[in-house]
Amino acid sequence: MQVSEENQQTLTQALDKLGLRSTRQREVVYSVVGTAKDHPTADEIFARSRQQMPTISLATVYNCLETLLECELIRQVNFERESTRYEPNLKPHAHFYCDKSGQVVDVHLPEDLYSRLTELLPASTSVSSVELNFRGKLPNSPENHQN
Amino acid sequence: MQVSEENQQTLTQALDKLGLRSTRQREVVYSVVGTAKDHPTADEIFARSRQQMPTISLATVYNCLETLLECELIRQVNFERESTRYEPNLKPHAHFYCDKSGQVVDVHLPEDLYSRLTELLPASTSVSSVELNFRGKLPNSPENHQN
DNA sequence: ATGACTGCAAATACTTTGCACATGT
DNA sequence: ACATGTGCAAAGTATTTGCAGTCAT
Repeated sequence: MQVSEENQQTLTQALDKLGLRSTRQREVVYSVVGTAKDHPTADEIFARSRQQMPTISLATVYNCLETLLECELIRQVNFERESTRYEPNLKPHAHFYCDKSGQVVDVHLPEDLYSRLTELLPASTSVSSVELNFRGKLPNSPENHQN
Repeated sequence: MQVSEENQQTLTQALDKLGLRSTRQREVVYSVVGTAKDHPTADEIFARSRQQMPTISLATVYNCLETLLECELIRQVNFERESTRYEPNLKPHAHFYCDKSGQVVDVHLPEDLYSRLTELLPASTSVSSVELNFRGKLPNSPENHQN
């Protein structure tokens, strides 16, 4: 996997905005998370990053993920106390965790439903994030599928 | 705080169903969580339990909480990677975490909205849990209020 | 007596941090 | 040269576990 010209630029611009440098490590981590559709954990991102850069360390992966979060290029997803997962999809949406296969999938959340959710709170409440997570079993999901 | 006659019986019955014993420790932990309205963490439950039973250990509190979860007398609430919180409210509802005061409050979730949420998933999906968490600032919330 | 429960201390899992070295401008 | 970033190893936090001793029936 290689960083596309386009993503490369997105990264550089976002880092620039915060006065941060584009480094090879950040490029690698961003290329991994930016193209991942399976909500990988830090460990999984570490493993995939090492394929592109065998010398990268787990601590650096965590550092880079932190930086990418600050740049708002990626997001975290948490399911109970399991390892934090990372994804490039920034639009408000829900998640489904399949107990059978262990996979996490995005669930589309229509805008009107999203706003109905925030209306559950007193009007004067400022909401900074909404997290909607489902858990259960997907039909026909393989046992322990990996993307 | 003392275990009410009524809750005592609820506990004994629920434990009985799983062939488990009612112990003083379980009674204490259940009396703490069962009457708490502030979604305490294991540490907070430990502190409150020690007021009734100074010799109780944190490990036992965790053991008891695990048992109470199995009996379906209490539930867990997780906010990102923060300490797990426990609550006696078993009805489907949402949670709001106030960044200013640190308090967690229940948010009523109307039944029709709850079912609209589960309809986001393919009909054949079996859903075992729905978690809806808000984060933000409550109006007029004190700094670091404790219930 | 037997099986279940407690509570200590150690282990675990995930994540963060301090710091010496490396790197880019 | 200077500020920033990397990566190792160590620390930290929340939770779980092994096990010897204790308790209830």
